[in-house]
Amino acid sequence: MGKRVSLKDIAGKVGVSTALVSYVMNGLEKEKRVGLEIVVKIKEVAAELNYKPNQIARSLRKGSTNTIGLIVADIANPFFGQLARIIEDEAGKHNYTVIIGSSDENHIKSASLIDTFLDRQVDGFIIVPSEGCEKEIEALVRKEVPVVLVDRYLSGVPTSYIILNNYKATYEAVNHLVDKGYKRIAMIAYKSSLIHMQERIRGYREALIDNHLEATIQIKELFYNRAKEELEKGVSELLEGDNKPDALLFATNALSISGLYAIKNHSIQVPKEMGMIGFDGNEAFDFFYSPLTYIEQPIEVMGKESVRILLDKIKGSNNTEHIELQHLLIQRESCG
Amino acid sequence: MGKRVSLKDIAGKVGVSTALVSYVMNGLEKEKRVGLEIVVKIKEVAAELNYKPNQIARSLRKGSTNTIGLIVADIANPFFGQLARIIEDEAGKHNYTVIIGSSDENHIKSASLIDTFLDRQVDGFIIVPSEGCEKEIEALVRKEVPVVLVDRYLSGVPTSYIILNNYKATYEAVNHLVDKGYKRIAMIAYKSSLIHMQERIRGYREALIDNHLEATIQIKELFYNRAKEELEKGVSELLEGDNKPDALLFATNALSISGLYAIKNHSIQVPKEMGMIGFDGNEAFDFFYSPLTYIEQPIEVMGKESVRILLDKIKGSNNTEHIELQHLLIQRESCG
DNA sequence: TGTACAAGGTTAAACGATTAAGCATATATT
DNA sequence: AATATATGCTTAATCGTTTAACCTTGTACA
Repeated sequence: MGKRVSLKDIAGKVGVSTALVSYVMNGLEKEKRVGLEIVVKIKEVAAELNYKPNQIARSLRKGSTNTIGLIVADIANPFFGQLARIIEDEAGKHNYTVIIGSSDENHIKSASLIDTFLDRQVDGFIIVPSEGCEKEIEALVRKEVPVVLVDRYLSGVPTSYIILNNYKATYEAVNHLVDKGYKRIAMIAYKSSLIHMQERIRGYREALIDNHLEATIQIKELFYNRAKEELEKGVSELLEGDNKPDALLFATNALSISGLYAIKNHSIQVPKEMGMIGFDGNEAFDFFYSPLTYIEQPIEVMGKESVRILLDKIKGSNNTEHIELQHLLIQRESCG
Repeated sequence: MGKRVSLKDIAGKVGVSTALVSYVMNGLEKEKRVGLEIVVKIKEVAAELNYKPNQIARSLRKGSTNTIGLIVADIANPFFGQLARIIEDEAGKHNYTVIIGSSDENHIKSASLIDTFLDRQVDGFIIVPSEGCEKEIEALVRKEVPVVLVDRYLSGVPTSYIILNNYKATYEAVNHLVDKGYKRIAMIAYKSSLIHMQERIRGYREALIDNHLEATIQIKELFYNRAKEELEKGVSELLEGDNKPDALLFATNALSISGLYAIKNHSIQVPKEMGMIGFDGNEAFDFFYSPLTYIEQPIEVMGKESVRILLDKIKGSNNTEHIELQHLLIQRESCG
């Protein structure tokens, strides 16, 4: 890797100090009263040598890297892939670079990523927090590192966040199922104390209660790392149990997809025998023989706003913003 | 953002020079003959102050950042999302961080990302090259920046790369369709001079020729940025044309998915009326009413090997490796 | 004539870590 | 006793950029 052109090279060639070159390169020629001739000459030589500032050196000196750390559950998951893409584009517009890490919903991995990114002096974080990572996030807040949580937040940890109106989303989904005549609606969720999950579950519960169907509440809470297998088992249990449900509500995109596989394997008729509502859009939803009704998240807004809030913070804002976005229920054929 | 603990802080507290602290922190206490007592004391204080080395400073000094730049077509595309995830994990094992950018198959964006990443002094690149970015990649090679191309390569540009056996993959896919009795097989591809696309097309062509079906060759080459619309149109044209095909071969994952939508919209019977073979796996393939036969790429190997080759290069290897991975034809119901 | 101040530049410290070179002192070797 | 070697630590340069502080010369103004 050949040596790159530095300020010194230009300064040497023009015959001035590096300070002058730096001023010109940063557009401070007026403010710092650099002679017109010299300005021209410096620009010429810089172009000729194809000078590019070393951001590492600049970062060290300025104490900021123009980099933001993004931690998602899994970048291979299309939901987070899309989110990452939006964040990447939005950050790029403001001259920020994004480094991405996948936590696998594991707070140990999250902590390790946070450390790695801190060592690299990121200017701030956008984090999809894992269960149990309160301490790590609190530590960031204490150090006054700018942080925005997305998709979920941690109660008791004073950060900005941007989430879906999870409660309302599942509440209305259940209402929709009830309207369509379903009477024994079960929910498939993750076993998690994270608030987005708790709120989605609460929305489900309270909707059933408000419809006087509390007796039919049935929730399968699965472990993230073995969700696929547990889901197979859970669905089988539901179908063979005494309270066989006539509709399923899924709490996340990944669960919805796994659910589709399970339903397919059991050759169950949707929507006749079983109504279904999924979470987030997915091509699989469209090609399922009974296209899935689902809860749509405004992922673009979520990504863009998270960047905006973070950059505000990085620029010194002390506002703590709590944004709750509205979902959309995309109605199709999977529930009558 | 509060100030972090530096070597100087530890040195001050222990009462030694920063050099000693640096030695101890880097495990050079033996080699550099640091006194046992001091070693213990330094480690104590470092732990107490929770010292973390500033990677930016270290990078500046060492001339390497332990960062690799990954440029894919679109991180929101699950194929690239998965690839990125594998690369992230693999790089992490070797203590490297990944910064990711999406080029949208646009060489201007690619160039801009390369510049940004170079300014940040990445130690090397893993790139999914866009059409027309020969000059940029050549420039990297000339500067002796370690580069590995994945998914495609650029002929005439001497880099390491790792790709699929694209020719063989489509050749065998066509053979499979012919075996199944299809006689008018059309291909849906991107209009691109990139070799992976050319090879996929060549495999299709030559397989038809070898089966004495050259008269039936029909290829729709679509523009990347308007692929979805063009695909709708292209499929309609094919279906209404004089040489209505009885099978479709798709050249990429995204095209396959769009193709499924088109076929769905036209209510065509697969595999009776139309055989289909897609590229890469996708959940949508599974839920299409006639589960799609597809060409599978060993994406895990592709990701891991690309990291290995890159790290070898970063460590000074001068080998230029050209790896061609074997595909797998996953046979299901979409072609009889 | 002396004082201000503007114009146009340089110097050098700083960011934090690394590392070659040097300087004592103690011990071993002849 | 003189020299060599080992031990244990410090000094200071370096990476490339930024930026406060300073220096010099020329011009304006009283």
